[in-house]
Amino acid sequence: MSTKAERTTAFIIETVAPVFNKHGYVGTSMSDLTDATNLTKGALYGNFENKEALALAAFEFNRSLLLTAVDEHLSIEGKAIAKIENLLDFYKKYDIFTMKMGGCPILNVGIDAQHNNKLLAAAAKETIKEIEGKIALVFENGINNREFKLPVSPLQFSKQLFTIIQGAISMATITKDRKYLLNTVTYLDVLIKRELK
Amino acid sequence: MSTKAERTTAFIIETVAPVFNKHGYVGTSMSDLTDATNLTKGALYGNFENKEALALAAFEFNRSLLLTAVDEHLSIEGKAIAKIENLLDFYKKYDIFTMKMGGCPILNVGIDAQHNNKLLAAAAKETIKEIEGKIALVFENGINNREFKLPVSPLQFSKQLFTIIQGAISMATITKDRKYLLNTVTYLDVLIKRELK
DNA sequence: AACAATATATACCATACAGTATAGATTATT
DNA sequence: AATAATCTATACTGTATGGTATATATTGTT
Repeated sequence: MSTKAERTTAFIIETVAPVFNKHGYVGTSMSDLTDATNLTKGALYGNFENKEALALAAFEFNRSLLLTAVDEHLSIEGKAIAKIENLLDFYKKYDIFTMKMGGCPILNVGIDAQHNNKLLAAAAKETIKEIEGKIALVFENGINNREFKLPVSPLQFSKQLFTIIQGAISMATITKDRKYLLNTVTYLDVLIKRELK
Repeated sequence: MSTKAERTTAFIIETVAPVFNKHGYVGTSMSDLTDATNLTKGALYGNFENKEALALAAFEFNRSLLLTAVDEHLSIEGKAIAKIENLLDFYKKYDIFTMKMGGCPILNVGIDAQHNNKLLAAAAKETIKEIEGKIALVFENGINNREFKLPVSPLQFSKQLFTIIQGAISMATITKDRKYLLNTVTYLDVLIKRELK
């Protein structure tokens, strides 16, 4: 069983994660975090070395939620195409999924940390690679099982796919209009079925 | 001829624009700006009411550079398809174009200002609308001139197109890998020719 | 060239910032 | 239940923040 201290550490991370994700690394102050957690600086600095460590733990938390969801949607029983379609369904409602964490962590942290925090920027980049890899693996299995052929390598196809998804997320985020997600990911459905032969 | 004061105001804006674009609204301090301009706070506050006014002028400057470039690439002589292809060529090298302004202003400001500055967030959103409108107009002319037909409305097609472009920009920015721009926009070339009938 | 108008530099303000030292409270272990 | 270990609250640093008042320098106009 987890100790009290471990539980407060976990509580801090999950409480602080959406705050950092919304307002960014520099945009989040330690007093924002004491407000959100109803804890004092003593508590926060007792559990984390500094603001950066907190921000990293916060991103790690959101990243893990996201990767778990991606894994879940890709690991349903069935053919590769069904798995991909299931993932696309997830991304059609991605705004709802990311609401509790304050938006897409890859996009928010990836852009926000660009010139403000190297570790966070690297973490966002790494997360993209992980997701691309997961998707590529599904395509690879589809090819090996003679389900379809691809016009390019599985990883390249995965990158193109995820780029379009990330475009939909970006546009939906900036314009606050979820139609971008719905329309573009729906178009991806059509596009993929056309490309897979 | 422009007065000295007008020229300093212009100098401040163009000097300050990339700083704001890189580090964001909260991430940029007034002393960052005095450092960049080699001017004092007196000079900055003499020409602008406050930090927000400076940030808005800075975004307006970058936005104008971008919209002008888009206009230029869409207004070459020839058919609608040629204009669109010309725009895609521009976006293939978009990272080079946006280097002097410190990255894509729509993406950077749109994400950074999300929860930190309503005016900036609204300005980014508006800029997307403007570009979508410009592209849609070209498609509309193409249809009216019997060049092609579209599977959806010109504005909807324009939105889908720009969403994919913005995805390429996002990915290239976050991963610092320009291949995303090149590959995805090249794919768009193929895609468009296939959709236009 | 002299003067009024404007623009910039300097010095300063109150406040907010990340971080720390330490005292007090809460756990966990015996 | 007593005690050692750990965690949290309080009070405090020094520094950086956005913004301002005012003196000084630079313009533009006659």
